[in-house]
Amino acid sequence: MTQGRPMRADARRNYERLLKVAAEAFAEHGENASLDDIAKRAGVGSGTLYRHFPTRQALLEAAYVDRIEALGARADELAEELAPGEALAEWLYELAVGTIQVRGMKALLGSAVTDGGAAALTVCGAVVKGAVARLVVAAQEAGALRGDVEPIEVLRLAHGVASAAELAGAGEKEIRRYLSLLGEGLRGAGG
Amino acid sequence: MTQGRPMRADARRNYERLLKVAAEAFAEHGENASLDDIAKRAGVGSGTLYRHFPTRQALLEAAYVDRIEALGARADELAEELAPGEALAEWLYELAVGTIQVRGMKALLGSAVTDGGAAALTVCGAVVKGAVARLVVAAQEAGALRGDVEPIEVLRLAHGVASAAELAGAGEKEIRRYLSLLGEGLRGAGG
DNA sequence: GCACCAAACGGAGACAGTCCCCGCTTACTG
DNA sequence: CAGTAAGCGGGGACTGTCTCCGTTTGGTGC
Repeated sequence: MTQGRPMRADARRNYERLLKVAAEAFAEHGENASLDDIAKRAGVGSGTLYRHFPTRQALLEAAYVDRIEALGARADELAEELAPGEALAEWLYELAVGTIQVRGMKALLGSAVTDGGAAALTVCGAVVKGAVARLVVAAQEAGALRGDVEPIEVLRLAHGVASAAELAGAGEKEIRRYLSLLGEGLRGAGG
Repeated sequence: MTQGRPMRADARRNYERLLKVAAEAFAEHGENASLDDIAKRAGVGSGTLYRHFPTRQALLEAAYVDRIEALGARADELAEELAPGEALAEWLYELAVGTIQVRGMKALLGSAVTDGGAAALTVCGAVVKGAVARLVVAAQEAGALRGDVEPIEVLRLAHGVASAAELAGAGEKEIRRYLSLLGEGLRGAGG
């Protein structure tokens, strides 16, 4: 379902270069890095960029697919190493770190957890949703997570909390703190 | 400290018009509404717009100041009517509703709760921070809120959660639900 | 090797947005 | 009613997006 004919050699070369340059550019300038500039830096015309990646979102996704898939794999790793509740917490932490520190991933993950729409069908969306679903269900079965929340809700809240941590200065300390506040809740005594 | 000489009549007229048109435009097209278009719709040149409001942020702030101040007043109202915990919860709810439903206010409030920087000095930032501080302290004294959180943290988390609710579709139901999840925490049993 | 052709390229150019600059207009003052 | 500085406005430089189409090139059959 993917290839009719394999890509022409020059096309593949340009595709790879664009991906590499794009990852750098997004990391450096955030999700709004100039696309024409990316094309220029990759030594191709802007037409070539837009042919391979019709939208900014498409490029963003392609540039970070492997990172997202690593995150998906990491979920299984953590599920084996830690107790269900811990595994979920740690994974959400690593997700949040990526969201904030890898500039450009925020927009990508944000659109991946949106309600309906085309974005829901992307690879990144599927991988992340799958990973969180596994961890959430396990945590709920272990009684470490309230049973009346959907995986996607956990994902959205974590994304929101990551944004909050970002506003706070985005150190790893802030991320941990804000996630733990979400876990324990603001209500009640505590300090 | 505000006026050396009062504004010239035509300047004031243009200022008012711009504010009115800007509020409409931001509501209609979100925070990225075209500034030149706002100028055009207000019947002034773009130079005039930029002289009165040097940055998009400045215009955004000016356009929504009264709404923000209403929110500040609402905090005191709620503090009188309800128990401290309830008052805080309800205020955060109304804040979140504004954040999401009034397009353009999200960016404004977001920058208002950022760490340091110039944005911290704005009127909107001061009003909102003041309001939440009063409610948070009262709630903590009443034992309805854990004592080890700063007002600004509550504000940031609420903003993050509002973003999460927005991703979910932004109905009032979602906002209430996500805020209550934040209040009670995700840990433990529950459904 | 070579000729063919679809696939792929690339960059000019149309369009939209931001923001500054500076010659012109106009509200206030005496 | 004249003088003047505050204020106006829109032209234009610049940056970014995205498309269109003439040109080039890699792969294939001979």
